[in-house]
Amino acid sequence: MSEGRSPQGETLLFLTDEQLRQGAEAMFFAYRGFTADPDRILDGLSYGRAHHRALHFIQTAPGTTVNNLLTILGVTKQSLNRVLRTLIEDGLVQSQVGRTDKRERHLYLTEAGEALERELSDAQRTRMRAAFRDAGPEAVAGFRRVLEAMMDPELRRQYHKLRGGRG
Amino acid sequence: MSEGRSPQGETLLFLTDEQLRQGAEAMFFAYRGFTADPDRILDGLSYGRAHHRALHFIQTAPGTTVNNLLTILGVTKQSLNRVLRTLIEDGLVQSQVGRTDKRERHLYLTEAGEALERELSDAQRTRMRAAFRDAGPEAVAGFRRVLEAMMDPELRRQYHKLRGGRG
DNA sequence: TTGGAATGTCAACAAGGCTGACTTAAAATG
DNA sequence: CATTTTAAGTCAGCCTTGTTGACATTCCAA
Repeated sequence: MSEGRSPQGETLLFLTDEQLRQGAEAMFFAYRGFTADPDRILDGLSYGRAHHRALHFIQTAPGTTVNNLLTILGVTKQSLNRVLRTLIEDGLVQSQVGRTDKRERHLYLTEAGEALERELSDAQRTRMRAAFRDAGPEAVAGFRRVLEAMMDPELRRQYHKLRGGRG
Repeated sequence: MSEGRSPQGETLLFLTDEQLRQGAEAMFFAYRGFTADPDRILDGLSYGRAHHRALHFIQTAPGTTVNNLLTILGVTKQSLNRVLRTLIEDGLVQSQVGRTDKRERHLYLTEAGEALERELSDAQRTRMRAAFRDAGPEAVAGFRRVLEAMMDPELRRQYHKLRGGRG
């Protein structure tokens, strides 16, 4: 992993401050790459990264309520509402009053919404697919293990909930 | 990796759209965790994440020029200048005219700057250390391999340049 | 029937990106 | 030496996306 040698030997080498600093920088640079492709598409439209996130999670969990989405995205309802309003106005998202609880709004993508979400996700996935292929299956497993361990417990719960039954 | 089975078998399973979507969500949630702890500290002060990034990379590459830092951070000089000005005014960063090229300004952390940088980095590293320990050395290696593959080539170059000679 | 939850909306504000225009100083180049 | 280019800084204005606070509406549930 490195030519350096800690007193504890190989086992703990990856926990030195320098290694952790390197990990932090890798996160920073990789996240830039992670968002670069969809951002480029959104630049042309009148949307931003916040719109992408909303579309993504509505696609992942169709019928989710506004409150649910707030928790997942970690923003205030005012922030989300601004984004959601334009998406609904533009016919990309459909808001449906709940049958059992009429206070709730269930969110769905329209066909146009699905089309844009697919375009954005495809751009993002193309890069991830290449990265996963380059790194190999075992690296990908490690990648996910570390990312999961880095999440806040509450967010980790959300993450697993999203993937329930599918992952 | 999953109970699902693709026609190609185990080898390509991690490249299905669903797996890639899961990877994207892991990135999103993990990045939230990654920034949460320093953000909490910065909330109290009159600084933001942009200040943290500047402090971090000046600490990583002391004496770096403004232009260098611009490239690494990927922002405009106007954006960076706003952040840098307050850090210099507050005595956290020192700007030194270059000896060979007097147009350049070389940036260094003062003692106070190093102290704040350490506080922020420590908070961030605590979480990463725990995550790395939980996931294990092989997972960490995979984590880094995938992140690196996800970077833009230009940023990957920057990333390696930062780590040059230090592992 | 009343309290509280879910949603939506208005207004104001801040951080941190951006562009464009311009200055200064110094280096590089013809 | 004159000119052009480069590095840095600054001013003004704009956008996105986050924040609070206040308030209205609707409706479930005790």
